[in-house]
Amino acid sequence: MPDPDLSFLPDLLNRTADLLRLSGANDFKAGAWNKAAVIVEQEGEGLRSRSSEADLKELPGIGSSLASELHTFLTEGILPQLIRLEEELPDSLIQWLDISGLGPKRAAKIHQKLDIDTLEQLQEALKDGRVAALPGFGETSAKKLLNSLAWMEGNSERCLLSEALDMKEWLREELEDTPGLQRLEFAGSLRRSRESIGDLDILAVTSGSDTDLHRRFVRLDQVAEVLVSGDTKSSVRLQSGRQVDLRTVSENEFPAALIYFTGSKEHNVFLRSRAREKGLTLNEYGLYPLVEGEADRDHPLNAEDEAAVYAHLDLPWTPPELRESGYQSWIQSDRLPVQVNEEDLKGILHAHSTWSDGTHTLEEMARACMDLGYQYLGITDHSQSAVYANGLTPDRVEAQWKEIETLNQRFQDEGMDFRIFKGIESDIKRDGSLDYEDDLLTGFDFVIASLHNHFDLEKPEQQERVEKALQHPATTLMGHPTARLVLRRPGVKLDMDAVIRLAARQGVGIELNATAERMELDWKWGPLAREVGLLTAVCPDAHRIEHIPHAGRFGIPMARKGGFEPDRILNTLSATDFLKRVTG
DNA sequence: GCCGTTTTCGGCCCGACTGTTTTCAGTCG
Repeated sequence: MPDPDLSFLPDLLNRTADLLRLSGANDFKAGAWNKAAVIVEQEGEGLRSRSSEADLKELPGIGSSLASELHTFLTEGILPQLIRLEEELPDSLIQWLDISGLGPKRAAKIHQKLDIDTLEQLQEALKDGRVAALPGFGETSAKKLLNSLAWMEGNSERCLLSEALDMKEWLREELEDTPGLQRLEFAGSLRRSRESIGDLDILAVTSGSDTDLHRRFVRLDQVAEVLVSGDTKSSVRLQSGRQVDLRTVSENEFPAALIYFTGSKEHNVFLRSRAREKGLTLNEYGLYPLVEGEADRDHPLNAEDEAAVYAHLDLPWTPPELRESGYQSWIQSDRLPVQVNEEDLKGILHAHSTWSDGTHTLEEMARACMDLGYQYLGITDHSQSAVYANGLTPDRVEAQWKEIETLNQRFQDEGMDFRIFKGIESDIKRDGSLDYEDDLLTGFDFVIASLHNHFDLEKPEQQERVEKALQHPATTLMGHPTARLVLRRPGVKLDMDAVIRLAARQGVGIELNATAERMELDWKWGPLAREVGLLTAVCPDAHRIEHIPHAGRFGIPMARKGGFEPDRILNTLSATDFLKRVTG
């Protein structure tokens, strides 16, 4: 195997770390493997150029053992350590680590003492008292674990960003009039605008005792179970299955706490090590000088907001969306992207009308865009192959163009500075061709090429298909590139690295599809996209007027997360400039 | 497993909460 697929390597390294923990290894040893996963992810395809163990060892965090493992992976496609562990430990045991409240130490203990390794056996042993009888366990522990198991079976572990945002609004309404409440912020992956959210994290400051807020929180209507109930920290599971954590801190602790609870974990590790380099130590309560290796708690550094904390570390304030692994080089080199805002969007691209599978007429869609202050609507109904979606035959394309011209004339007569552009969401056919003859395709102002079928093609065939579509002269944008559905369906097999490079060379954009289930191009490709200058457009993929605001609500955070500056986003252009850009 | 103008051994980011314990280990974020 000369060229093993690097996209699986981080997962394999993390899996090795899990298995190491289960086998009782020192947690720092396992942690080194997790760190290696992050490093490998950042290196991307560049890892291949490190052809010797010595080259690999140059990476900070990679020592001789990991260099040897990685070298074996690059040449033979295997991680010897992982193979050893897999022989030693049963596969099913790893699932135990997903059980909330059961970590690697106690999982290993149960496994060894009771000689069981499946979820079913564990459930059995929890019910019949064998686990409770183990030293270090008890009735309460067994009951809690049983609850966690039951919850796991009944609920998805994560939800879409859209659901989390709804929950956030509800929780804010329920809590914001608590007497004495001064500040209430949502942190965690929600603040970082991840496409899926596990737990919700709330951080609050109150003027007096924190007790009232915590009491009120654990007694909310929708609370199904109280997991933790203390004076500064409480944690509940809602009926929806979602876990919500509430922490209270004092006013001057708030900035460091907000950073801490916003994460990501990797970003926090990065900040802490940065603090160490400066002779400081950072925790969730503040930034302190290190005196003889100990935090000097009596003399916290003054920091009135997050920016001040970053400034003490000689770093620019980092937008929450960028606090993920993979962005450290931007943060350190002071190359943080200009943050795009909702107001930067001048037009709406990628929307459907009753001409295909949309709910509202073309005029209704256009007027809704107008009401929201946009200058143009690039309508993109489905193409003819999408029969299920009432795709447009060539005749109907021409008929739609006539309606567009009529409407544009009407808007002009009404004195409205607004126009509709003739677009199409063309299926990419199995052989990579677009869905109309070239003559017709050239009549559109712009074309979005999207995958809507043949999701299970093998990688080489899918790759060829997509590359052919990208190279068609009519293609302006590629739509939802992998056709993934968040939490439901993995994307098609594609070498995205190559797709992004090709698109950038061709001057073709890849859209940021702001449907909460799609949310791609995935933000993880942000660094590469920026390096090669990939263009994009923030698109609502609207099928009714209520979807149009998704461009701002989900699309803008996604664009920020991918580090797309306004000048790489096509629909920040004015109507005139957009038309010039896509037709010229 | 990694790393080192304090260190080649002994740290590694750190604190709240819980349950099972009589002083602390495990889990979580």
